Amino acid sequence: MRKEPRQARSREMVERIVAAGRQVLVERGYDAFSTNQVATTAGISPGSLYQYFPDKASILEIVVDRYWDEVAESVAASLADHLGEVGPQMVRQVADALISALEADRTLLGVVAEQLPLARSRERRRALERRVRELVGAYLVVRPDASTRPDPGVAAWMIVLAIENLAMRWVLDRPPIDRDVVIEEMTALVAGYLGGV
Amino acid sequence: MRKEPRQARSREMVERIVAAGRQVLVERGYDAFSTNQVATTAGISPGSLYQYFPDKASILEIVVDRYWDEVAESVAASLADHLGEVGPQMVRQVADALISALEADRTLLGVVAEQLPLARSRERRRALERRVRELVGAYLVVRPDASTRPDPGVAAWMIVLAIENLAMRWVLDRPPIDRDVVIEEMTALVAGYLGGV
DNA sequence: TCGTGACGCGAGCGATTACTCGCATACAAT
DNA sequence: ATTGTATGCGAGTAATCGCTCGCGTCACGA
Repeated sequence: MRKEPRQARSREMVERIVAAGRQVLVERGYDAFSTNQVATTAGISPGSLYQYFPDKASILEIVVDRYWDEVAESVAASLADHLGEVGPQMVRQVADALISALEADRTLLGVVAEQLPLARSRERRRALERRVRELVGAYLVVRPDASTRPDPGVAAWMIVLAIENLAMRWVLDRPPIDRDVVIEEMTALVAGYLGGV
Repeated sequence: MRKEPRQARSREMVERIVAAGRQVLVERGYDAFSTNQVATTAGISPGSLYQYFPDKASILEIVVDRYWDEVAESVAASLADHLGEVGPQMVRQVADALISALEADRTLLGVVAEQLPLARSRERRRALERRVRELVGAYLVVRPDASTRPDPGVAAWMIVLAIENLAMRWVLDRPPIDRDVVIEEMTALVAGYLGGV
């Protein structure tokens, strides 16, 4: 941030810019994400962008951060809500919540996951992964009977990265697999892994 | 390809260009992947690039295609080599091969996986995924006793995408997990999933 | 040996684009 | 009302970069 918006209209403009940034990404992709395009979409002048944002990347960053935060919040909430339930049922609920969160703005997910060249986006995504991983790890530590795996931290790492990719790819690629089926398979994957054979 | 190189020196130049492209990606990242930089690195003139390549993207494409082909070839070979072995042992071998293939040029993997904005790269990666997925799916069809999952195609999709992400992230992020351990956990993940509980 | 086309060069063109700057306007405090 | 400041404008700048084009050089076939 270059300057703090003091008056109401300027605070509103900052919001308009972020909303326009998101809109450009969704409707025209990252290639069209130029400062002039964002400004035009926001209905303001290019120069005005730089009143409150130091550069183009910082606008993008806010859009991406907010998006991943939405997803992380949704998953963390679902995890917290179903901590009491027995293993498989909990996995089902959380997987469902993750897929729903990713489906909420599938186009933006595609752009964020496949078009952005920024390392910044990866950083934020890893932050959310770490957050979820720690929740899962803590759960496994508290309930050792839920897992036969030797290291809870490793188990959490495995589960989170496996499920994350499966959910993202199912939402993005739309393979011919029913939503219920993929959730059931994810549940079986985690249950089988933790339960051993 | 714009023109077919006929003389020996021109065929050599094409190779020099591709090698330089790869080198630039590895040593300076995608941001530095400009036509002039590639030409300079290859020790040739910018204009000469366009004798045989229609545009910058086509150079990048060849570098990326070759890289993924190396990885796919390695995994497919390992799969073929260990088709006879019993479940867990086969998973171990293939996971090891995949990780080795990704470790072979970790820097390039990072650039290809995290910096390239081109959809083309994703296409190629999906082609390799499909190839491996079909091999796994065929194996599961031939040996129904190896799996308790209802749909072999779905099971193959799950396994390939889960393992792929775990291997890539382990190589790229270098989490504090031993190589042997992560392979063992991958084996347990697949075995548990296919074996049911 | 000679002629012809393949080859290679590199300055520079054209287009894009992130970002600036001087000025006009709206607002708030006194 | 007046003044100082925050806000907003948009034409313009500077730099980058993909790509071209005209020209010189080299290799090969006859």
